[in-house]
Amino acid sequence: MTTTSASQRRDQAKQAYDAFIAACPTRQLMESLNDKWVGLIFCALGEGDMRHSELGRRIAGVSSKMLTQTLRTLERDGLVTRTVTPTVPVRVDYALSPLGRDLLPRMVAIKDWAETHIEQVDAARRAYDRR
Amino acid sequence: MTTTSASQRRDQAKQAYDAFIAACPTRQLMESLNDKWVGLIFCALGEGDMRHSELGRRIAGVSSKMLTQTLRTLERDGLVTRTVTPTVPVRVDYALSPLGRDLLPRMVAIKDWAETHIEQVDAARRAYDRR
DNA sequence: CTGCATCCTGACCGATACTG
DNA sequence: CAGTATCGGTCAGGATGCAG
Repeated sequence: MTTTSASQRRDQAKQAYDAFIAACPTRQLMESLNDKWVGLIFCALGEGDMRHSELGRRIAGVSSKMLTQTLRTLERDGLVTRTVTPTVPVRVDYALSPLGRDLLPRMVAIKDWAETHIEQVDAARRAYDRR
Repeated sequence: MTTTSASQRRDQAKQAYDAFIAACPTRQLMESLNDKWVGLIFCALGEGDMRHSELGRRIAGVSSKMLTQTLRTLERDGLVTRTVTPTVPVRVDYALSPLGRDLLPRMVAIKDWAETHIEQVDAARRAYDRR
């Protein structure tokens, strides 16, 4: 693998990547699901429907922008429903769709695992850093 | 909320975030687990131990750099083991640790869900875009 | 209250080259 | 083959202001 193969390898990788995508469209969806805020939003909405501002307070650290952006994506993917109540100050409620509720336990499983094993991971990190 | 509150709000958010972290150290770990390549690496290693280059070929699209970087993090977190065999061309094998194997099924659950429901999600996306 | 548009910084990540 | 270091472009995402 010398200099010339640089572009070649890129092309190959690109083709392979595309082919992989074609055979396994999961990739794109997995990346969506792995988004920075998706897990947290799922966990929050799993506890019950919430308004935009409630989610913002619940998650603490997310900007309004990212909240809206992420919720939009989830809505587009059919995982979250968005209900607008045209009162005086507009009220917007978010909830998990049936599809989202189907996925929820698997997201929670990750979160639960993290909560259960954080200490082991921390210990491993300390051991690693100590070397 | 004028100019001064800008930094104030940032500090508040930071404190709130840290407080949240303190009460729930899960956040940091969840973000690690949600990393772009972690899911794919887990799925790959779930099929068996692999060398650096094998992983690179298997995942197709990941750069050598990101592979190393992500594997380092996983090793530090105690989820992956790294075995070096000092032969002439050095041989390095990666494998899931017991901790990693414990987590594996939950990662696979996400992947499986994605594979199973990609069509519904695609349908939802088309419906959304058509509006 | 909710959401959109804009600006801007910093982190991520790919490409490249070099060590062992 | 495996890994590190560096440079540079891209883009996520925070801050701010405004609209409905």
